[in-house]
Amino acid sequence: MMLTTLTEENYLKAIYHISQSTQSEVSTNAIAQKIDAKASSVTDMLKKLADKNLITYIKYRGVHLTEKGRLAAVDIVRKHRLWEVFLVDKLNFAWDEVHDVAEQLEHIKSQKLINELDALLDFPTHDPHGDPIPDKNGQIHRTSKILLSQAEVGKSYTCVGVLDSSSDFLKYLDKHKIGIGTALRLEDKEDFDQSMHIIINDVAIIMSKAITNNIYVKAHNEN
Amino acid sequence: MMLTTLTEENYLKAIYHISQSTQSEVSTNAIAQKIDAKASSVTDMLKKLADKNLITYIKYRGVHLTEKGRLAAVDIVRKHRLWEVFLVDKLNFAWDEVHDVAEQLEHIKSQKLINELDALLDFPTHDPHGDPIPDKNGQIHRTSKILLSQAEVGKSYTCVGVLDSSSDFLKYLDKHKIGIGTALRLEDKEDFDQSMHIIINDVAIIMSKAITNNIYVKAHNEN
DNA sequence: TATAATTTTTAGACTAATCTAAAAATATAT
DNA sequence: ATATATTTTTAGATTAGTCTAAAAATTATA
Repeated sequence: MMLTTLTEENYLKAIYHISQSTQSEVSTNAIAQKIDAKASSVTDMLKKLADKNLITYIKYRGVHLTEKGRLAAVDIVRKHRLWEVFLVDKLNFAWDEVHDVAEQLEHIKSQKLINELDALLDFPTHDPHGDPIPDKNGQIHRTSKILLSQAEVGKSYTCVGVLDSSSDFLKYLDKHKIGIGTALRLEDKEDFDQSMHIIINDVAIIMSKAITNNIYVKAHNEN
Repeated sequence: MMLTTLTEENYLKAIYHISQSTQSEVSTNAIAQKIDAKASSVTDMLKKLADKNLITYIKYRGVHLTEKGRLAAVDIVRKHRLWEVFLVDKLNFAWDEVHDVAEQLEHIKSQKLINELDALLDFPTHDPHGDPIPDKNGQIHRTSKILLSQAEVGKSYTCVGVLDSSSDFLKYLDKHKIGIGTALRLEDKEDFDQSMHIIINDVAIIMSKAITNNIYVKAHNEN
């Protein structure tokens, strides 16, 4: 059992998140951008993580997480998302306020703390933005979801997550009373700019492509 | 507004706790012992804290907290004790398990987090060991309490706190079903070794001076 | 495929926090 | 009051994490 520093944990998490979107090897520059550090600092840290067998690293070729590294990263993600649920459900935080605090809380080291928190929150499966919470074994239960921009006219959907979780975007959603679990129906779509006519809570609104590209939905079962 | 590092916060807290028991100036060695560091490291940090106007420091003469430093220290204590209440009340921690985790949680920076936590816990005034929780303004409401060893034969008391909060001692108390709020009556005291005959929940037990010196009690009102 | 542009790594330096060993100041004891 | 013991500070070194500037490797371009 080798303990990781707070900084190492942040690098692992960054590598994990980048590898989720890119599939292939993670580049030094991509990490530098995510961590907000210089590429040279990243190189130094990559050597350290490789020494600890948390990543495989070949010079100039990028890195990827080992199973050990993946488990460590997913554990941080699990803690981050559980704390986000706690902040929203128990401490009245809005979903655009939770990130920075969860970023601190995710590094608290106590297995009992996380187990008990999980129970207090009634074993949530998703965080306030709809992202799945990894289980104790690092398994992630992914639900089939599509971007609203890919939805079909005439069908009904439920909002299950957001792609962009910037404060501005979340405030837009709040303003229009859209949240995780909100039901909606796609009435029409403009060919010209792909804006969508959508019914939410019996109210019709028009969403630009910029919006629909950032909302994940799940189709209602046909029957 | 100048932000303090985690290490600086730990020094401030140590100085605060030591000054609580000694009244006078706090020595370099006393801090070194509390922090578990060498005296030379402490000297370095004292200069830094003095530069930030958190302590007054005269070479070879020890230090004491400025008002600014005291407020910073008390704020950490407040957070530590609120988190302890959270762990015991909401996450089923035993009172001898909370210290290390609270030691980590006390450094989380978010005013809203602490305000909301305070509310979630219903504005507690004391932590699980009976120590008072400073209020938002750094005020501490101290209750009049004495050590059980100083109690008078024939009188009744309520347990309001512990001096030693080591795991071994807290486990002793748990075993004998003694906690904050437990009522007891001092039946007799041996002159030879100052051991006490005490009635707790209608059960008679004998406590050595080593025990009674570590339990704080409050006398029941005479009437 | 040779050259240019970009990415990545190395080399050397900085800061925060720590240490050891030695020097200086203070406190204690004869 | 002087010598001894203790405490505290200084000086210099170490580690983790970061930086800038320069060198090396890779990728893109003509």
